[in-house]
Amino acid sequence: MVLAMGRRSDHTRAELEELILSAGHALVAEVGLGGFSAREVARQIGYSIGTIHNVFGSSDRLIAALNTRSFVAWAAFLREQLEAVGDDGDRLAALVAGYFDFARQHTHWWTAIYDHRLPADTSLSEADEAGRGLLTGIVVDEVARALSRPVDETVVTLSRSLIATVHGHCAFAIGGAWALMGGSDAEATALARVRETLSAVTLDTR
Amino acid sequence: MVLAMGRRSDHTRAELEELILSAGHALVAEVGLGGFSAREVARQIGYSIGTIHNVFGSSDRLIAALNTRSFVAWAAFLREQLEAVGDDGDRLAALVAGYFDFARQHTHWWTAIYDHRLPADTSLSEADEAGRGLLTGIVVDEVARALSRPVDETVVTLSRSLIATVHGHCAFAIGGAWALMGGSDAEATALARVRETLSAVTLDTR
DNA sequence: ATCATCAAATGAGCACCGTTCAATAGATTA
DNA sequence: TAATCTATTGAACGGTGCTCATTTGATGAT
Repeated sequence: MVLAMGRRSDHTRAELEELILSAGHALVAEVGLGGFSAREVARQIGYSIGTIHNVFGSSDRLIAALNTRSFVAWAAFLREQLEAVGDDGDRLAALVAGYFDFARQHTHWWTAIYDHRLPADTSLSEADEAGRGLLTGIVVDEVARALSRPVDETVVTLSRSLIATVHGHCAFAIGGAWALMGGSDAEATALARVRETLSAVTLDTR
Repeated sequence: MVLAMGRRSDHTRAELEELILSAGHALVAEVGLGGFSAREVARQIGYSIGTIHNVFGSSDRLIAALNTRSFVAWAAFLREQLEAVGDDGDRLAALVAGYFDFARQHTHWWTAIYDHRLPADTSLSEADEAGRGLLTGIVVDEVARALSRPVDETVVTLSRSLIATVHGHCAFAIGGAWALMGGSDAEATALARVRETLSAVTLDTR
């Protein structure tokens, strides 16, 4: 039997990782997490299933890496939106719009992030954690700016909660629960909640 | 070949449905949506795979029915919590605690609700929609009560947003994102947001 | 230049999954 | 009792993720 091919070195390890991530990210965008298959990724890049496992360890870890890639793209998208409105624009509205727009434009990427659960015995790699922190950082900076305050514990605590609030509205909007409950504009409602909270804090600490 | 057994009528159709739902719900509780298998449900109730498909049409529709069952249990749980605090207790706190407690005590049921996506060509049955509406109804009533107002469009709109807010905080808490961002008590934060919003509305319409 | 060593890549094999559908046998009706 | 009906079956099919003995290209030593 002539079965194994041994090391080919068509690509370096780093190139191979990028190849897999790139093809995998495109596949998630196309078919969503439900239709995702590590085998299909292997097929598309012309490597075998075994190679995917060699490089990423498991399908779950590959998906985690793909979701981190989505987070990074999302953070970049938010930065662009903020850049576009400029220093005097409505930066909070841009931030909320950026959250929703990313979810609407890249629904499969977005739902994959929140639908995927790592097995209990697995945890995020440091690279994954770092990538996912970018988004939080952007929001923290904007909240500090909106409150004319330095980035302190209060601002971080508040940002966390505001992200959760916007996320809840966005998750319901994308998942259909918002419409099921008879709602129309989830984004506007989310923005109203954000303004409300920030103005409550402003009153509080004045 | 001696293969098929034909109709046995050990159970009526309704009994069979209940048998499948009951075993399926227990299986989801045990292994989560990721480990769920319609074949395993069939095995546990002593019927064949084919029967599950005869009764529910597809694995996705079975899961939708199981999630509806979770919603109904959740609504009952909330009612108990409200009953327990009584008319003069902190009913809003009970509601938020009930939301979080259900998710914490029945994590697999809770995550299954939000992780599952019906295929694009399938939609919820009317029974499913009704079951899921129970929870909204409970919150609407409590919000009206908190504001000393009748149940009108304003109250419904507000309730929708408050559910989304609490959901966002709970989703992050259960999913680990809250801790990843350095947060500690998501429930307390969610309750603070709810109080804030309700007091803003009270000021507004006075 | 040759050889031994090493590790990257393979893919058949395994145990599972959901879905389909012809065959069957128990219940019902004639 | 016989004919009909239909609930139930489970093999078959095409997929999945994961494992690991095997192979072979590249590397380092002689």
